[in-house]
Amino acid sequence: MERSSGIRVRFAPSPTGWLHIGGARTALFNWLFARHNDGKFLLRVEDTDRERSNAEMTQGILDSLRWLGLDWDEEIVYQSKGINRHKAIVQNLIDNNKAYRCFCSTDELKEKREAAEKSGGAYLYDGLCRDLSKETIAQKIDENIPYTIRFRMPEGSTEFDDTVRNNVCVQNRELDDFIILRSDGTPVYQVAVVVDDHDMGITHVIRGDDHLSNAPKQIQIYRALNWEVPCFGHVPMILGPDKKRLSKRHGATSVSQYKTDGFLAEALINYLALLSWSPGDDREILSRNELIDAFTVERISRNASVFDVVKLEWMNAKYIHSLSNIELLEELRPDMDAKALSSVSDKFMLQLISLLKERMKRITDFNEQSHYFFTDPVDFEEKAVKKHWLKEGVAERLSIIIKKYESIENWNEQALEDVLRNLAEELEVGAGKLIHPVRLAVSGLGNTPGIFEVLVLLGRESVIRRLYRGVEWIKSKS
RNA sequence: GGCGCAUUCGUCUAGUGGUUUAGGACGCUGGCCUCUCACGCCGGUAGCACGGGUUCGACUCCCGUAUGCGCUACCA
Repeated sequence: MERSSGIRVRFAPSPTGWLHIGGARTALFNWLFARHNDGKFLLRVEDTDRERSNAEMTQGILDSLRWLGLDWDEEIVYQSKGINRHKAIVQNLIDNNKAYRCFCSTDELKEKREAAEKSGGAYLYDGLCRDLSKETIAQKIDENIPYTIRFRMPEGSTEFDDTVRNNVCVQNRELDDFIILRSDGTPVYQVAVVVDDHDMGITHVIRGDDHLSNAPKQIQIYRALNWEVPCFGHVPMILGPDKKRLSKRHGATSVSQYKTDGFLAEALINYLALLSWSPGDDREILSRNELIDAFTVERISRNASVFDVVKLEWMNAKYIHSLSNIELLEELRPDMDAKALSSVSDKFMLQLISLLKERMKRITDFNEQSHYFFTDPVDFEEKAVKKHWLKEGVAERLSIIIKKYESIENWNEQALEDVLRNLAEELEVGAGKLIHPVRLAVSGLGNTPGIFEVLVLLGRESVIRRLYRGVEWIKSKS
């Protein structure tokens, strides 16, 4: 059943923070691409920045990926474990004259850069150490002068066909003889990615736009090594409402935050898929399988997109509404335990869910909208009090309905509604004149699900008790 | 500053030279439903950044301008 197309992609987060929305979308595109083509979706943790990386972050990223259902193939590759291999490749580059030692000090370079900037020009390495003689090199090494290794950038230009955008072409001059090995002997990102992608057999590099200008440099490394260059596809950034690259400044940006904020993984996936990509028809709600089915890199757009929480919320609501009551109960459970509501029966919860489901946009809405089902209201919404309680004859009408409800035989929706409407007719008032005060009394709120459904679920005892309290409250104010 | 990338309703997008009075969705909004809210349904609102070309014809092709974003580290 499982077959492979030879297509291999990867997601390569660096564990310097939590998985953020942008990273998740990149991961998703890679995942969809792999699954659509029967390829492999690999994971590589780029943990070579030891100062900023830590295992906890790695774990968090993995958890988020799992939560989103972006399952990966094969073993996770940890970039830090490949350092020796990366060093060996750098050595290889030196041996083949594709790279050279540079003895310029950080300070010297800094000065030159600042000078260049001051005179308005762009700074590029001046090539001072590009062609040192063997003797001088040996001598400097002898003198223990620290050095870095620079890539010997060939002349000409580098052109490549990005799968997402048009052809990209840059002058190699702009690429500079960039450093590939630091003076402390550690390889730099550019070589690590190339070596790892090559070793992992990556065929397509799908990553964020911010790497676009890295691509030509990396292509040059591939060529210097005589390695096959993978296909590149650079996906546009996700922006905040101010059109700036999405960051913490814009509020929640981590996937885990969206989880705790009550979003469903399926909804997030669906929404993220529609940022800079579309199936080409008018579908907006697409299941995971429909996404896999429809996904092609060619349909990724070149435009950055603004992350719109409001639309995500709308989509999340759609997904919540499409859940069965039992499924929704499972989603609610973690929160319930936290609120020590686990003693409530599932049967009751299921009934409550069917009342509240249509009104939920986020999982977290449930707690906010259901509290009066667990405890009598103590506060009453001011606006509703003004509108429905502090009016002529309300207490009297409530008292009558209490009597009626106390003597009702079958405590069900139909009976409760009939009694109330009949009473309204008798009193020659609109049914609302009874319904709203009752609602306020039992819930403390101006808005709730259908009142008769609420009354049934609440039960006779609780309803009568709350109605009496309501009447007392009103009388105490007049 | 240099280099690169981009530019369709407020937002996400469809559109690949004539089928378009530019379609859908979110939002906003009018109405229906109705015990309130929500859901649902019906309707409305609003857009091809600008200027030149190319062409019988341009949202679609080319060139400028503007704007935005990204990169420009011994970070990844």
